Amino acid sequence: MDGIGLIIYARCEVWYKGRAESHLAPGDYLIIRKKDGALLIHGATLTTPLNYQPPGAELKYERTPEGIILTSTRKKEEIKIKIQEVYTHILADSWSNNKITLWGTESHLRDHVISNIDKYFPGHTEIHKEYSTPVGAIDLLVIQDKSGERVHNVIEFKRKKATLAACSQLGRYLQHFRTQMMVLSIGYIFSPDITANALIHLEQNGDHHVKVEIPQITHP
Amino acid sequence: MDGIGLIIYARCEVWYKGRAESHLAPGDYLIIRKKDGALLIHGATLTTPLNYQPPGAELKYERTPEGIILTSTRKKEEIKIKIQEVYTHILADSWSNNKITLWGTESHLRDHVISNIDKYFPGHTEIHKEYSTPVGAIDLLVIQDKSGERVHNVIEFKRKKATLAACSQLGRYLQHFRTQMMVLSIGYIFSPDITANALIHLEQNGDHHVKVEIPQITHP
DNA sequence: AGTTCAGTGATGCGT
DNA sequence: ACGCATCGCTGAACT
Repeated sequence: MDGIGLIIYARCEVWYKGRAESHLAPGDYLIIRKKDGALLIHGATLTTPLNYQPPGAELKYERTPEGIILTSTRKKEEIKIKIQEVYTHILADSWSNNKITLWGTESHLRDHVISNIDKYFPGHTEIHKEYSTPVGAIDLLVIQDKSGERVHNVIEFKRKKATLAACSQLGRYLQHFRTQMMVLSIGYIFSPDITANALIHLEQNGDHHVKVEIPQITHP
Repeated sequence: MDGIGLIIYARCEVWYKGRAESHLAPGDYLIIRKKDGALLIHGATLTTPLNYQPPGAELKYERTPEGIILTSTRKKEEIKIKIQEVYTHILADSWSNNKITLWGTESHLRDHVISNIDKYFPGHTEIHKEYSTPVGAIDLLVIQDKSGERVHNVIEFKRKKATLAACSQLGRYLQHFRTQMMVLSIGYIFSPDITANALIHLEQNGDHHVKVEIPQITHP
C-alpha cells in the first residue's frame, strides 16, 4: 500500500499474458496504476476495464526507441503496455483510500426476516445464521417441531431476482441434510423475485419461493 | 455513445441512492465519465470502483456556493458528487473504443477436448456443444453406446480450479436427465484442478473429475 | 494460504 | 429490448 498512484492518458498498445491471453489494438486509453499495485486500462466505454491486474502487481518502467514500456507482473500474469505518446499524466499522491458504507445488502434482508421470523415459521425452536455444513454455509436454518417431528427449514436469501444458480446452491444443502444427515428438510428461497425456470426447478423438488422486499434503509 | 469522455482528479464527496445506498467520505478521488454515460469513482486501491453507474446514465452539472455538483442518474439510481476542488481534468475526446481479443477461455478448453474426444470417450455416437435443457445449457454432451445401452456423458468445463458451485451446476443437469428424462447419465468436471470438498461431493454422487490443462495458444 | 460466497456485480447471448 | 446464465469476474470472510 506504499506504492505510487499514477493516472496516465496516452496513446498505447497492450498485451496480457497469463492463464488467458489478450491483445488491445493501439489507441488512446486511460491507464491507472493504484497505490496497492492494481492496474487498470480503460477504454471509452463500459464500467469494466479492458485489461486489469489485481492489487500486488509490480510495475517496471523501461525506455526504448519505440517508446516507454510499462510491464506489470503478478504471479504468472503479465500486462505489457507500449506507450507511444503521453497526453496527460497525474501523480496522485494525495489519493484517498476511504471505503464506502453500504446499506441494503443480503444480510440486511436476512436480519429483517429474522426479526419477523414468527410470521414465516411459527413455533420455531432453533434459529441458526450462517449454519455451517461440509457443502457450504446455509444463510438461515430454522428448526420447527411439527407434531413431534423436527423439521429443518433451509433458507437461501437473494437480494434480487433468484436464478437457477440459487436453486443449485439450496439443493446442495438439502441433499446433504436429506441423504447424509437423514433429517426432514424443506428448502426456501427468500427474494424479491425469481426467474421462471428457477421456480419450476424449485417446485419440482418440493421447495418454495417466498417473496420479500429489501427492507427500508434505517441509518444508524 | 456520443457523450463526452471526462477524467477528473478532484477533492470531492459522493452519495449513491438506489436499490442500495452508500456514502463516501470527502477525499481525493478519480472521477471518470465515459462516452456511453458510464460513471466511475475510484479510490487509491482495488480494481473495482468505490461507486459506479453503468452505461446510459445522464450527467447533470450544477454550480453552487459550496462547489460544483455532478449528478448522474440512471433509472431510479442516482450518484451525487460534490466537488470541492479540481486538481486535474482531461477532456478525452480521442478516447478509443477498441475491444480486446482474448484467447484461452472456457470454450477454447472445450474445443480442445472435443478435438481429442476419442481419447476420453471412445465409441461416441453423438456430440453436442451447449446442449440446451430447461435447467440451463450443458457445456458438452457426449453420447456413447455401451453394449446396447445409451450413456449420456454430461461434461462441465472450468478454466481454473473447480469449486462446489461447479458440482451444483453439474448436479442440476444430471438431476434433470436422471429424474425427468430417465436416461443413464454420468457427470464429469473437466478442469486443471478441483477443491477437496468439491471432489468429495462429486464422487459421492458417482461423478468424475478429469484433469485437463488449458490448451496452448495458437494465434490465427 | 485455501475455500466459499455476495455483488448497486457486469457482460454476452438468446428470445 | 428483456430475460437468463456465466465470468480472466473482484473482494471479503472464514478456516
